[in-house]
Amino acid sequence: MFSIGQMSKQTHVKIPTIRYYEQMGLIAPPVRTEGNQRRYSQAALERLSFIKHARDLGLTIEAIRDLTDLSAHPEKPCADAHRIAKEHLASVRERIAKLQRLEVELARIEVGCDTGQMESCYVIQALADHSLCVEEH
Amino acid sequence: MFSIGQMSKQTHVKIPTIRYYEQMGLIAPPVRTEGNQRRYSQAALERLSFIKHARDLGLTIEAIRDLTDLSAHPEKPCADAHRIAKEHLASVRERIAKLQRLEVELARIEVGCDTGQMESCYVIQALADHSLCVEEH
DNA sequence: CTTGAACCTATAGCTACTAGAGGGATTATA
DNA sequence: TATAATCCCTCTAGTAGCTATAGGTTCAAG
Repeated sequence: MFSIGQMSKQTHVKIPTIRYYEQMGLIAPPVRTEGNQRRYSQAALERLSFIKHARDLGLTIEAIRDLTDLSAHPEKPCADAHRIAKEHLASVRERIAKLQRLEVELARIEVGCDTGQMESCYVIQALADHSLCVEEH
Repeated sequence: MFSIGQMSKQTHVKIPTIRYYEQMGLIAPPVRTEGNQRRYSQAALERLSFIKHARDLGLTIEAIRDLTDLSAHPEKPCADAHRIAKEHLASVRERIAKLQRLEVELARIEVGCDTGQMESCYVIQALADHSLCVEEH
């Protein structure tokens, strides 16, 4: 059995975050000692690792809940898990594309200014005037 | 003079958001009609456009506050504005790099699964087992 | 003058945590 | 066995940047 601190060290999930996940129903309430402290099983540790990993990959709590619900039914087809991963991949790609457009814009703004006075600063002008933008955002 | 609704339409900033910006001290409290409704000047409209544009580019409220404070002093050198833009560009590039690492991982996970049963679903396995990852995240 | 759209304030909710207060439990050492 | 150090408990509130709702007031067109 692991204390919450041991769980935290092994998974790199902070203690208040573990309690938060319990509150959110992502992990089951563990057994308690006589003194009311949480004690976790190996299975709980693995589940928390799963959650940590999925969060690192940017999945929402909601998506993770769906995935863990799915994995509780090994006999079901995994099309849903497939779909969740696919949707997430699409959203990641969208974010990348959006950020890359911003990068172009910011690089242009930043380079355009050669450290004169505020009065003529291109950074300020470019931010004030959307029409100076090369692309839409 | 513009009503808050007209401001909203022209800048595509939602009405509650405009009020929120006022609360946060990003825009000055405008004059009011006898009936207590907000009336904005042309200058206020331009300032809101600036804010909208900067937000679209992903700058934080804090950074925008810094920039607008700077632009209120046209005689100062614009090095600070330059620095804010530069820092933001660096953080955008970092986010892009991070998302691209995730993209690789997710694409691999998603392709690895060919819609069998949950029991052997690679999506679930990959999320459960960090050691299956190609790179760190 | 009436009516309907637009406006007002205040409060609560969203995501995914994080921090702090004030106190109790566990464990290692003397 | 006593004590100190560390760990853990609950509860509340705060973070960013809004968005939504409720319940009421004002404005502008016809």
